[in-house]
Amino acid sequence: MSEIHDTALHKLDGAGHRYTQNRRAVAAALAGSEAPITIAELLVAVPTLAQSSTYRNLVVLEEAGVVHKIVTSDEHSRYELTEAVTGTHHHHLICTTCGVVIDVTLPDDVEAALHDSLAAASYSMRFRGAHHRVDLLGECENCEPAGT
Amino acid sequence: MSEIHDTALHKLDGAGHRYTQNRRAVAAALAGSEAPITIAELLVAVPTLAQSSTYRNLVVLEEAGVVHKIVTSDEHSRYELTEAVTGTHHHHLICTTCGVVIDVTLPDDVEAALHDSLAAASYSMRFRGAHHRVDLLGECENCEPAGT
DNA sequence: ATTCGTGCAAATAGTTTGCAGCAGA
DNA sequence: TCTGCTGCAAACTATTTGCACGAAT
Repeated sequence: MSEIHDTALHKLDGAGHRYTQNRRAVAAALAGSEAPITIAELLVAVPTLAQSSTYRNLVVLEEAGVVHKIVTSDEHSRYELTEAVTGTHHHHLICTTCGVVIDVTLPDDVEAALHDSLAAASYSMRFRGAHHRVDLLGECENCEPAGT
Repeated sequence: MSEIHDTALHKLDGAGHRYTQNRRAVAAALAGSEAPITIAELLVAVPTLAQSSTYRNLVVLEEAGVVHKIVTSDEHSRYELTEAVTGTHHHHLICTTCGVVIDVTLPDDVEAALHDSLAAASYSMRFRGAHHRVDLLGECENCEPAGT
């Protein structure tokens, strides 16, 4: 956990920003959640946060590479710590009914094949700095009818 | 093109909706665009469309499985015809700067490996009816500095 | 001390909705 | 003809912003 704060501090500092109490609280809340959460959830989890400051801080944290914004279908955006901060690479299962997001990890060989193919595709389209995003969309356990 | 209208009509009819002039115009505009477009672009492409009706029609068309809504980062959502209508399977290159979306196709073996792995992952997480979404995020040709 | 961050409240922007009239099967 | 679709304008809601105060270095 302290590693997370160290990394966050370093990244924010490099971007010319301060690592304030609010920003620490946001990072801690994201680290403590096993899935990406919405701003509304964040405000509930850390009631001392002001809404506007949280929006602003998430922008700063995202630009500094500390948090990652996930836009699923509509509703609210969700946030999680970046891979650079957590040291993990994963993808998401997204429930198309309730919007919940669950982290998943793919086998290494699939990741590798995917990475290579996407790199080739992005190169041919002259995209630069491309990274991939893989999501699974479906209906989660809680949203499907009980008797099914 | 008439196949698209036939399929759309069939799907809408099956969902208990009419295939009106406006809905035809939307489908035609999406079919005529080589990349997913925003509602704002759609309204420019078909100036006779009213904004509110277009929003409503896109909801109907999406529920009927005719169009697919793409939520990229923030800004506007984008729309395209579904694979069931166009008969193609593809993914997207998304420019993180200007938001433009470009269609890409992956090699069959990569698709297959990806599909299998994601199916296994979704099964283990008790997700149902899951399908995958693979995006490449980067900066497109037009957005990168000219001299680079 | 000085600059950046904070919080309140007001503003903005994309999307949704109520309602009366028109079009489609 | 009868129900669903349309378009206008008003309503909503997530997010952004102005400004004066408080906190961090």
